[in-house]
Amino acid sequence: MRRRRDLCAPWMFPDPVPYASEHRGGDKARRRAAYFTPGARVNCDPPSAIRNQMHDQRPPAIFLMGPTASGKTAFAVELVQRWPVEIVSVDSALVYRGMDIGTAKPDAETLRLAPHRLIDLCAPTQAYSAADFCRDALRAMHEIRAAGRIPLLIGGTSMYFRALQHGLSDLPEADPVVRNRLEAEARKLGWLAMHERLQACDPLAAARIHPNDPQRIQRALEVIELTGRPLSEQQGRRHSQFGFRVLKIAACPPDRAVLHQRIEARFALMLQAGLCDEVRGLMAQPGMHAELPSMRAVGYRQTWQHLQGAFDRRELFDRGVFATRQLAKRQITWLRAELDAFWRDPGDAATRADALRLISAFCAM
RNA sequence: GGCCAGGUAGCUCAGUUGGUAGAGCAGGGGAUUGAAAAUCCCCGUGUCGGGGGUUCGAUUCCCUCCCUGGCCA
Repeated sequence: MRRRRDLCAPWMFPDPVPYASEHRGGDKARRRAAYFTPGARVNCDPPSAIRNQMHDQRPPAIFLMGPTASGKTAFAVELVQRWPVEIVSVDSALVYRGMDIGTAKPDAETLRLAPHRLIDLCAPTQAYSAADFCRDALRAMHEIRAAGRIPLLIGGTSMYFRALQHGLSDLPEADPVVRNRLEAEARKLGWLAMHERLQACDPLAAARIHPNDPQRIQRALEVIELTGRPLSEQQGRRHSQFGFRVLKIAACPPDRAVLHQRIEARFALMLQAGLCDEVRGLMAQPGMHAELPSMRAVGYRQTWQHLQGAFDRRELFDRGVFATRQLAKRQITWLRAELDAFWRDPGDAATRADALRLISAFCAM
């Protein structure tokens, strides 16, 4: 099949990152090799991927997905100023009040220019979940839609994006009583024994969950206990109420070293801006402890350990940077699985401009 | 200048009673269904500081040179 790239010159630009749609159908290794390969052939004009949605009657929504420090926020501010879009944060750490410096939460001025929904939702002593997010995000999206605007979902928590778009299975929510009991049992018997127990009542789940993965073993046993049925049997069907057509932009610099550099510079700034003071303040709040989901967040966990004397400030810097890099790597792994995403680098003028063209074509339909 | 201790993976170090070496961290890849910034899985060839000697064979023993740290002058 002959490309139509000649017919759509405005869409052509020297992009080292191929469009996601063109490595559809290829084997995974080839697809992977295609990413970030300078000079990779572009065999598909990007707007066709958008034009294919022509008959999709659902209202539009934009996903701006990307690893930490990829330049999403600055880009989003630009988008808000150009189009009738409204931002919904997709970030499991920004939901916590009082966690500002270490989460790189947009500052007051940025929020004034570009208000974000779904930040500062709960106290750091509370837990927030993917299911909570789905509920809140869907409501926010419909409100935005009702106001005649287009929801712009921006963040790095890919599980939230996926849960939102594809839904979650109908499973019970976390039960602290059951979890505490399983935790206590595991302390006595060891997680290996817990995995064996799972093997006995749900072999399929046990096969998928590694014996060293306490979090998932615990969840599986919890669900089985709460429902009386195997987890594997209930996980098959996801139900989604997501009624939007989506443009996915994967915001990421093509060169990992660039991201690493930004991560390092930004963590240094966080320390300078008083990350330690922020964490000290959080530690002093009633009900806070190191095992809370909020305090396991990148940067906070390490700072907590540092403040307890586990290591000096120099090592805090190293560990913080390492943890952030590792987070970015995992975020990129999620992103690569989004085969219908358009990879663009907000830090690069040409690809940024092209992302704007994609969005404008998508919104115009 | 003399004495001592070191120089082994990007970093910190282990080790080989002589048969060319392995941990942690870092890094890379992957998984991911109510904790997800979480929780896991997989991936380790490097002139064993340079040169020479002994030896069938040296990263290991010997000599020498270079470098680093400490002590003495």
